[in-house]
Amino acid sequence: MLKPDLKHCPPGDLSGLSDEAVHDEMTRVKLWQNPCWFTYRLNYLALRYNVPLYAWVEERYGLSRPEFVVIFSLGLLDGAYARDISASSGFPQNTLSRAIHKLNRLQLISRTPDTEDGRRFMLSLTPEGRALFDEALPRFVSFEHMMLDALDHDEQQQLSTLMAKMVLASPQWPDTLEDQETEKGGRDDARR
Amino acid sequence: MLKPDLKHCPPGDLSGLSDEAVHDEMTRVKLWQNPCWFTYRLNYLALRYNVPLYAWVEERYGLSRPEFVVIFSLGLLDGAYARDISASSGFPQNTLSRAIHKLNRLQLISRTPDTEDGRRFMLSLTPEGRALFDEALPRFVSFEHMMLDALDHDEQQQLSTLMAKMVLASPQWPDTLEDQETEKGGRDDARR
DNA sequence: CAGAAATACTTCAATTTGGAACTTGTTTCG
DNA sequence: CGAAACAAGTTCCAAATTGAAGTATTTCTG
Repeated sequence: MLKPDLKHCPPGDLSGLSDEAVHDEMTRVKLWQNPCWFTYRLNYLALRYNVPLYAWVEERYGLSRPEFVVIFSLGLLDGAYARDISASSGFPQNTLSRAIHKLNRLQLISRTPDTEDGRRFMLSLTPEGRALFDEALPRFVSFEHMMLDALDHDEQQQLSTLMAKMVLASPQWPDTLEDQETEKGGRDDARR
Repeated sequence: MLKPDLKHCPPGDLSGLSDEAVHDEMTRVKLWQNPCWFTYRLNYLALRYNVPLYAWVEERYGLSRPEFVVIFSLGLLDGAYARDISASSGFPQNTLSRAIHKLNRLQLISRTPDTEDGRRFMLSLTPEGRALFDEALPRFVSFEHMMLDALDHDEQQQLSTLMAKMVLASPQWPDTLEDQETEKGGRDDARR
């Protein structure tokens, strides 16, 4: 009763691996006999990644997840605003506000009033912040690579493409469910 | 500078869609120029799903996410224990403990001492809880289908297979990073 | 079979979180 | 141009969250 469900998990491709020894029964049901197979696996894999890495960040640097998200965001695109980090990460602005002030106090980022728009503050990594990012990034990358090692090169490429397609379709998806029936193809801005 | 990065997002498959009007620059960088492309897209898609659905649950039923997770878990596998829900969802047991007591008070679940093991309580949906699950489930399923509509049938099948492969490999992944270098292929139990 | 270790769950307490309201600055538009 | 709408960011506070310690029960082990 616990072999992967044919409907959601084509048996030919799974080389007969059985899951029994490994996951408890409820996890197996959620993975293999769940009408929401996709989003459960999505959340499962995300958790499997986030938990160990952010636990490590916390213990290594004493930074919370939103704090590290600020570092990570500026590491990828320096000179951005709190707003951008909020929109791209899903954390609310007040949570990030606190994080930003702490990082500023710790001299990991700088925060200078924007000349164009007096409401905004431009955020940048300091050399110390950059060093932290440079040290942490390889951990994130290598954990992800370890996860992707379950797939061969072509499969990784396929996965990238499939996920990219979904992301590119995502602006079509509604941000709330209230109007899921009434509105169709709601085109709009800020997520969350 | 903002076309999907060739390395992570094979251009041939994206039918020339440009992202410019849709996502802000930081989101685009995180999606298309991120060495952690996989896990960012993972978290992005998970958020895109979780936020609207759990907001709807909250507003429709007045239930928090952990509370609804209990309902959902028992809907898929009735007669389980708090422990199982914790392990399969990633929520800590004390958070679920509170959720369970509230649902019990609301008569959405029953909670009876287990005859086999005096420490455990067997949890079941009441008819009211089952009705709630039956009403909510289609929303979750149809939102997921809407997301998957970005892919044709074969692609959905591929995606399912690829994610299943990763999930089946996941027991090999460490639960913490401390020992990532020292320990190799750590075989162990409870995640988180 | 008794003491030690482990497990299921709960309670407590301290921190974190995020909605709502507020401040300050910018844009829109009559 | 001036008032209203909007946007960035912050502060406040009630509520949620979770680590840690506590209780009761079961399993392991010598």
